[in-house]
Amino acid sequence: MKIKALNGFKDIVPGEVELWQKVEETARDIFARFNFNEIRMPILEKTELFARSIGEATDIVEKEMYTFVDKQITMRPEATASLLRAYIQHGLHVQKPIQRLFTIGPMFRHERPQKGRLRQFHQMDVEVLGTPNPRVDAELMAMGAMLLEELGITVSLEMNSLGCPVCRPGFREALLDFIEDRKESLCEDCARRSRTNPLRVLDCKNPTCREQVEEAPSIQEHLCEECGEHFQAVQDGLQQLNVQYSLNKFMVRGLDYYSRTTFEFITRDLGAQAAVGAGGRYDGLVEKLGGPKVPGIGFAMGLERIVLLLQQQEEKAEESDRIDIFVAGLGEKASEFAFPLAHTLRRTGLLTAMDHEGRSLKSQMKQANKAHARYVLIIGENELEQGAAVLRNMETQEQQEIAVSDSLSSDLLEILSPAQKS
RNA sequence: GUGGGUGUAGCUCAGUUGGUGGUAGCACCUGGUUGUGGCCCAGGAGGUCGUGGGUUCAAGUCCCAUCACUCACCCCA
Repeated sequence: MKIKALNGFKDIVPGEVELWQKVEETARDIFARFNFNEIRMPILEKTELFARSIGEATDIVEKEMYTFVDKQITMRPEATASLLRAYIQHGLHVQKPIQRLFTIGPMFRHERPQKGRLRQFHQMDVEVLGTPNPRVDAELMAMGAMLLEELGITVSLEMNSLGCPVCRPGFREALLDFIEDRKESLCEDCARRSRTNPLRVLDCKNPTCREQVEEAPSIQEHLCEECGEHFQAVQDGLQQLNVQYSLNKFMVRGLDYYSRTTFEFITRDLGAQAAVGAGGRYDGLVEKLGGPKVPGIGFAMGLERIVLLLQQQEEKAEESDRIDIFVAGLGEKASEFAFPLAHTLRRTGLLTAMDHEGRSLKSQMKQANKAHARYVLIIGENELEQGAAVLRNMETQEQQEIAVSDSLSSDLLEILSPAQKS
């Protein structure tokens, strides 16, 4: 019986992994430009960490987590909680009043897989801890937009404010009143949501619900003075940075910890999975997890979704399997000589390949061609006797005799020096 | 957790009213060139037809079950 990967788990094989590398490299570059530092956390955490941060009543915690029940340990379903745990544990707030951190890695949620949604998926996650400054909100969104733009992905940025513990209860009341009035015309899901998480009614996809909800009270009009000013300042910042965005009063988030600014980078090209990236502010969360009273904001982007978009755009990453030299030994004696020679070449930093199967020269040339080798070093019995080998430039088809002995000739190294790579 | 679609070679797929699994494409190997790549030509290898049952003289094909994949709902990155 064949063993296959688990449902919702995927291998990233050669040919596909290049695109991932490109995305990760671009992300690291952008994050560095914005003065972010990398942090890496373990994948397993105490279950309690996620229950307390994401929220006991959320779908993620209620039914989507991979948990070792007997040990009360869970594979992280998102990065923010782990990152904050590490931040608190290591007293990073003492080392620097404002921390700008990012991490890239796998997350786990036991959902039914579909397009753009897997059980093990990968996120890049960015967090700024220690400042409530609305400029940082704008800066983060600008960074996300810059990253996607640099990758050649077109998205729209939508944002909203969810208010704070001062003003949200008032809005909640107003919304519940509104829902109560239209109870009859809302869908079953919304009836349930109105009890568990009324804000979610706002982003129901059911067309009739949408119509009804058009007239719902807007959180943006229920913000307290401070939240209102903050919201305005974020928008001013976005305009200063020339970031295109639109306000979406219906956008709410599925995690409990968000406050004030929330935003999503949205695409129309991934079917049901519209969000390529999303995040927001969580000013009370660090304290809730037992840390200092510091505000924070962050966002996560889904690597799978970005890669899917790039694949759809056929923006294939450049072939990165070009090698410097293929060492072709003809016959057992020559191969025996070539074996350590290839090793020496690798020591000097050259991308070197050779065949161990004793195949014909023709076959080895084919292999070299497929590997996009710049040069082939042909070592036959004849050459061996004279301490020489033939070096063929695969592009120009020029060949020259080159002296090889136990130590490599300087000629060879000069020709092959990595600096010469075009 | 709920619905729909699809399962044939490593990949993309043909397969007629049930009658021996495909000169199919890509990829792979060998040869055409006794020691020289790409193009071309010839040959080769590669399959429990997702799995288990049933109908039948005979099942890739019809029936039932099951599993997997996939899309959508829910939810989310």
